[in-house]
Amino acid sequence: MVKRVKSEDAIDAQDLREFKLRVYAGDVIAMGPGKADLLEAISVTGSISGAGRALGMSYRRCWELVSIMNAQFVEPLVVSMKGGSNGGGAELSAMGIDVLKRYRTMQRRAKKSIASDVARMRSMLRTQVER
Amino acid sequence: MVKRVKSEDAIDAQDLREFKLRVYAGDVIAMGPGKADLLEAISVTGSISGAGRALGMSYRRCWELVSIMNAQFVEPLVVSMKGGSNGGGAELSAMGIDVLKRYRTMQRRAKKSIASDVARMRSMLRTQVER
DNA sequence: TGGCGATATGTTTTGGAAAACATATCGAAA
DNA sequence: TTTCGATATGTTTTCCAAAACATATCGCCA
Repeated sequence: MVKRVKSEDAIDAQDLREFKLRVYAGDVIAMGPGKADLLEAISVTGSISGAGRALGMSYRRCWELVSIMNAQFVEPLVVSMKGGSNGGGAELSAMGIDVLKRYRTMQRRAKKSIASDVARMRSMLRTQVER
Repeated sequence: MVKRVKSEDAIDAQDLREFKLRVYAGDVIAMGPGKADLLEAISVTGSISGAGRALGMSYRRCWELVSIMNAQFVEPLVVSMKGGSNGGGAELSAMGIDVLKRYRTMQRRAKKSIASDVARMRSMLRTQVER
C-alpha cells in the first residue's frame, strides 16, 4: 500500500513562486522543490509514469531524477516494481516519506523565518507578480 | 565612496554548500547566492570587471547579471561610471546595499530555522561531504 | 499465450544558455 | 593628445542538459 502524504504538509504553489530552497550534497542538489514534487506525485499516483503525466514531465526525466535520488541517499527513496496487474508501479520507501515530509517542514520553517524579508524585498521589485 | 558591507553580514562559504535560497520575481531569480556574491564583490572591488576577476566570471556575464538586476528592481542596485581616473567603476546604490544586507539576513535566518532538518537530511546522504 | 502498462536503459537530436571574440565609447591623467 | 582601464553592447561559437525517439524486459490477466 502506498502511503500518502498528509495534506497538512502541502505547500501552496503560491509560496513556491516567492522563494526556493535547495539542499545540496556537494555540488548536486539532494532535495529541492522539483524533486519534492516528484516524490509527492509518485506517492499520489503510485507510479513514476503517473507522476510524469501529473507533472507534465517525460517518463525518462522522472526516472532519471528518481535514479539520482536513490543513488544519493543511503536507502532508495522510491521503490519500484515491474510487471503485475498494473504493469508495475512505484511507491515511497520509509526514508522517502521522511525526506519528503522533512523537506516540506523545512519549506514551512524557512518561509516563516524570512517572510517579512521576502515581502520587503519583493516590494522593491519593479514587476509586481500577480497575487 | 563605495560603502562596504560589514563583515558580520558575511556568510561562511561552508554554509552555502548545505542549502541555497533563491527569491523569485515571477519565474526569474530576483536574488540568489550568485547575485548576492556579485553585489558583494562589486562593493569590495569598486568595479564590475574587478568583481568578475574576483569571482572568476567573465566581465560580460557580470555585466549582464547587473543589467538584469537593475531592470528588475524599482531602482538600480548598481550604479556605474564611465571613464575617469580609473577608467570607470561601479558601486552599490542605497537599495543595492539594502538588498544585499537583507539577503544575507535571510540566509542567516533560514539557516538557523532549518539547521536541524538540514543536518538530519544530510545524514541520510550516501556521499558525505567533507567538512 | 499474447496483449497491456509499467519499469529500465541505450541512442540521437536539438534549443538555448554560456563562453568567446570583437568593437565602440568614455574621461581623467600624464 | 595619446594612453589606459573601465563600461557598454553586437556577433559568433561552443557545449551540454533536456527532449525526443527507440527498444528490451517484466508479470498479471483475459
